Amino acid sequence: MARKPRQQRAKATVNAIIEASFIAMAEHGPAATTTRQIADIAGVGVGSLYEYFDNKEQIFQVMGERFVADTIALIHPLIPTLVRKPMKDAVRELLQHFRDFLQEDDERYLKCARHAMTLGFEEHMEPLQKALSELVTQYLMHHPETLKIRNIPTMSYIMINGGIFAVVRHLSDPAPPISFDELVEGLATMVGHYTEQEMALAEASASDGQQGG
Amino acid sequence: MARKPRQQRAKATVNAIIEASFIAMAEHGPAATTTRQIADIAGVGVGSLYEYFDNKEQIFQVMGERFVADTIALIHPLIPTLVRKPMKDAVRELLQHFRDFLQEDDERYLKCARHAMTLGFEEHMEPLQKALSELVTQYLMHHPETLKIRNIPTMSYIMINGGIFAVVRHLSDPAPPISFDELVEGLATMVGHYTEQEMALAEASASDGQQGG
DNA sequence: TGCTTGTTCGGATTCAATTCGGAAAATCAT
DNA sequence: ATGATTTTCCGAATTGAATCCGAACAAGCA
Repeated sequence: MARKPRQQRAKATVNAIIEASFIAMAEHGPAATTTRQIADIAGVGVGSLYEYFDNKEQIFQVMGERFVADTIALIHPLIPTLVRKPMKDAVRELLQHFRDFLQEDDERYLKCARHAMTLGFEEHMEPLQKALSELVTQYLMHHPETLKIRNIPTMSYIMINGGIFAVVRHLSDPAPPISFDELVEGLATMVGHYTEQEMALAEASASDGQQGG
Repeated sequence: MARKPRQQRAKATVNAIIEASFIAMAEHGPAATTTRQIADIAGVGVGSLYEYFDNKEQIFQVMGERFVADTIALIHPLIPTLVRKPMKDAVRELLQHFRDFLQEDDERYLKCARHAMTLGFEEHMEPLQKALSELVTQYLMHHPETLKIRNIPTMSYIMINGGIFAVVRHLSDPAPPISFDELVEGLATMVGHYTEQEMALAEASASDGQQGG
């Protein structure tokens, strides 16, 4: 940001600009959104945009950051509940909360997420990834038996990234070949099967180890 | 395209423009790539760009199409070999070919893929998805026992999308928490475990069915 | 109230995308 | 080969969006 808003009035302006950007983005898409449009919707002069943002790009950046921050704010309070549930249920519940979240405020975030990739959303994803990693860590701690699973970092990486993108891609797809519920169920099953299989293998190799050693 | 190139000379121009676009893109990124740069690198006048492309956006589109087409050209001939291998080996081999492909031509496509999302490449992904679906279908036909797996469409969707994005994201990540080989191994294990678990369940429910019916 | 600092604004400026009309090259018809 | 015709190429001119800037307006404060 070029300058920090000191007065209340200025903070309201900044907020109006971001809100307006979400609206313009949802309506016209990222390429066709102009500074004029944003200023008009926000009810401010074009010049005001540049008081608090270096350029249009940065407005999009801040939108992305806000989206990720709100997503994290959604996930964080769910952690204590989720870690006590069976894994499949936890995955299901997390994703259903996420969908509800996207549909708040007249689907504001859903429309945003449709363009997320064009906006360079991935660049802000690190904090989200961290939040989900924490969820995984805490989950594992509450289910000591799952600690036998091998390659936990790799699998977290795949599930988190693969999961996020499968969901975002599905949301972006105007004619998805499967329903959202099927996707959720599929992801839950996938995670579930993986862990079960790993536990079974751990079991087997444990008894191998006893016999062999 | 605004006009079709008839003469050989014109085809060379179109090609030079696309090549130049890849180079400029790799160097400056999508936002900072200008028509002037592309024209200069291609060794043509700016006006020439608009003889064969409606606008800059369309140049990027064609780049995306070419990238996807080349990826499919990579995959297609591998299918007959892959379908005869164990699933884990097939996944591993496919991904390793893909990495090699990205690193051809001075990592031209790798640099391109880094910006793939910003460029809106997902919009061209349907043919790639189709090619991978075909690979899955053929694989299943060569391994009749795998047909017992439930929700094949859903699982294909998740694995294809999740897999592609996990790989592209990993390649885009300047400091990935896991190595590419670990990622490949993880994806292969994931697919392997899922199928094994499903086969085991199919087995179990088959004997249930015999006992129960 | 008068002074200082923060805020808003929209016309002026800058810069990249796109257009256009004519020149050069290739192709064709005779 | 020569001139007509089509295709290709170009870069100065145009257009329009992004950005800058300095004057006008509001808030905070003594």
